[in-house]
Amino acid sequence: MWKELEEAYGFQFEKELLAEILETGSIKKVSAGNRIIEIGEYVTGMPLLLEGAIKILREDNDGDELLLYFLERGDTCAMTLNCCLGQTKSEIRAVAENDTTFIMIPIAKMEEWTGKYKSWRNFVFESYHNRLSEMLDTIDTIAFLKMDERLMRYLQEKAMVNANDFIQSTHQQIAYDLHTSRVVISRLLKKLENEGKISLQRNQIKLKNL
DNA sequence: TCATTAACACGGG
DNA sequence: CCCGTGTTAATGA
Repeated sequence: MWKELEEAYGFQFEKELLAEILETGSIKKVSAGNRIIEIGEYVTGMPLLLEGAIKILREDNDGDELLLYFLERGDTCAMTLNCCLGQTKSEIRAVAENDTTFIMIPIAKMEEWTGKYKSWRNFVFESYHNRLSEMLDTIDTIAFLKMDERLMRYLQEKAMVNANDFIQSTHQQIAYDLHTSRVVISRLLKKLENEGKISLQRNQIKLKNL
């Protein structure tokens, strides 16, 4: 596991910190589609993503979802950083986008390392910064782009985090992530197919020239 | 004009 | 048969 940790975080953390992470953290594996944290649950630790991708979702009053952003290797969840500031319940839902591996760090250690390691402080600040940027991107997309452009962005992101141009997903699942109806997704996907940008099969979309 | 909702037919597993 | 898909008609913002 040392090798994976070093590959993902070695360029920014010193050896002693990596060793401490390995010593105090617990390795977790979550397979595709499973929940990692639910809205309202207490956050007990901070995940450092080693392998795979996680999608972060928000939920409205009716229980409808909206995709906020994806986390990839080397990322952490900004929500858990809030724990250090007294807020302990999760405001978001995290679902494994594909098979993921991460290390859970106890909250107490986070605080200790903030004083002990400069690289850790930088990492925490940078994570906040990155997540905020991604969130602003998402807000821009929702506020200023039409659904067809949102869909294209979604497909591109999804292909990127999975490192695969074949997207394994139903129209309904996409509709949930983008908070719209399946009719719209089906229609827009058909349009993209006619434009030669994708090709459609059951449960699968192949990206061509997006 | 475009999204949503309901409804229906088609077809593959 | 069940589920995912493609389409249409009615309604509303």
